[in-house]
Amino acid sequence: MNEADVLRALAALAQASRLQVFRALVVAGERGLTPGALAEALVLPAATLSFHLKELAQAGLATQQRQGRNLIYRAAYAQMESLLAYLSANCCQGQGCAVAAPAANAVSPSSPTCGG
Amino acid sequence: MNEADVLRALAALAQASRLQVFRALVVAGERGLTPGALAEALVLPAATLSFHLKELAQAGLATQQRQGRNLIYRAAYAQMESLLAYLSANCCQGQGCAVAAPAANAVSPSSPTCGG
DNA sequence: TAACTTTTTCTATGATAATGGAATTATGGA
DNA sequence: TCCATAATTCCATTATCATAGAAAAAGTTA
Repeated sequence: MNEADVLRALAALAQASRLQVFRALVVAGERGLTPGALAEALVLPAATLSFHLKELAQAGLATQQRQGRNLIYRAAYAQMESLLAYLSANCCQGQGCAVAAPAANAVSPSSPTCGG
Repeated sequence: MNEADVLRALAALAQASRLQVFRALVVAGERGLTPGALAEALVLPAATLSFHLKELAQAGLATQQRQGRNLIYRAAYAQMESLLAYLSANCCQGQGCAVAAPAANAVSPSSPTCGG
């Protein structure tokens, strides 16, 4: 995960409705949720919700799968984990960060891992 | 850290210049950096940098301290750790998240910690 | 007080994001 | 094919954010 991906993911989560949508998807887990269910649960107009789901999907934080007439959206846990790994490795050094950086595999070579 | 705080912090980091500024502050560690040093390092006009530093400070991710003619900005590690803890606890459940949630102390009672 | 440095605030301008009604696309069933 | 359902895309509108020059504020030194 490079810096551009990180920015996209952060921007996707930095919006009230989208953070709620993402959390709902996380809670739903494997089975996922349809836009209809999300719209009802979060009381959002279909067009607005669709806009936010697209943002999450483009940021790699949600996946889409058609199932008959419905679409199933699911949280992309791997992407979220990558985001947390990046932030832990690059934005939480110098002081002992409570959240361990798990083998910063996707970190660019020039990234400032610690330095303090 | 409540949801509003999380949104503020995410929004603060979801911008290229600000993420760079924050990372530079993390690297600088305890000694911190002056706006002048940051402006030179990141090649940003003073007014633009000042705007971004204010955003970071308002999000609780940076602190400001005057030292004579200069201001010293430092990364607020605790706030960053809180953010990571919140995201780990609330947005990474269901699947075993690689980044452990360290005793979700600041998580609201109604938050959907897992749910599967 | 005056000159100088550092940084912020003011302000205007342009750019990007969010909202939601209406139209459109995709699917399933009669 | 025709109708109903599910969801997206289109589009206009509004709101928020980013940029950076110029002016102001805060501090130092003489």
